[in-house]
Amino acid sequence: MERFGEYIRKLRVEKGLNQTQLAAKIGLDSGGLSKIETGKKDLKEDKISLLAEVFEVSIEEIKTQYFSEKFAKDCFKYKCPETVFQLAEQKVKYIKNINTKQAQIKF
Amino acid sequence: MERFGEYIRKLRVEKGLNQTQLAAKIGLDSGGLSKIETGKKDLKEDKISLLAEVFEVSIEEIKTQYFSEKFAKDCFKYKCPETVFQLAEQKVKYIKNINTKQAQIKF
DNA sequence: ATATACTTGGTTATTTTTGACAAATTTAAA
DNA sequence: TTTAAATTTGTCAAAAATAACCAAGTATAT
Repeated sequence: MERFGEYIRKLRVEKGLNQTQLAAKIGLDSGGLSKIETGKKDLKEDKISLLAEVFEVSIEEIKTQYFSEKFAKDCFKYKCPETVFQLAEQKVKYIKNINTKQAQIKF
Repeated sequence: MERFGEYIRKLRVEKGLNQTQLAAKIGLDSGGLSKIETGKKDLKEDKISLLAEVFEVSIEEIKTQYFSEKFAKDCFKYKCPETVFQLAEQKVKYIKNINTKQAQIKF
């Protein structure tokens, strides 16, 4: 199992970049990137697409890593039952469903 | 499938409270509670235990409803793959595991 | 019509995140 | 070791996101 920061660091090193170089590409300084790689700070969502470009991986892949980390941290922090993820998945389906129906009604 | 706001409203009505009454018990005004019930605003985490008391349900139950809603909303909003929840669940286990090991080392 | 409950919008306050900078630490090389 | 490069860490101000507050609006029921 790999944390988000480790994942980013792995890709960065694979690309032969140091923190200062990658940081510049995504609008951060090296200190900020360091904190992200070591899990001391969270990346802002709007950096996700930049990372996908730089690393040449899909946005979906980055999002999966990014949000799974976010959800897991919250779940751990607030000691919430792990069954929460089952329900969350159902809810997303429900929301999407509702949403497409409403979109249809508009015409 | 039930959204968090609907869940709260259902419990509130079951207890025979109006919004003003429940809002007072958890440190909100009626407008704020209305927004929560209709999904226009999110409840702050620190209200969870108060709700559990008032409604006489377990904190785990409320947390499950609360965080599944939160995660699902984020997932929908950012269009992230639903597989994110699988990974999130694994990560929580991993984090917990790491954490207990580190706790042990301290002595 | 009046009263009660609920919704909504706008404004301010508060809290949380973020980004920038600088100092300190680590790592590697000469 | 000394030097240089890379990374980590702490602090602080700016920015963004949240929440509280209040008033006006709508709906519902008596």
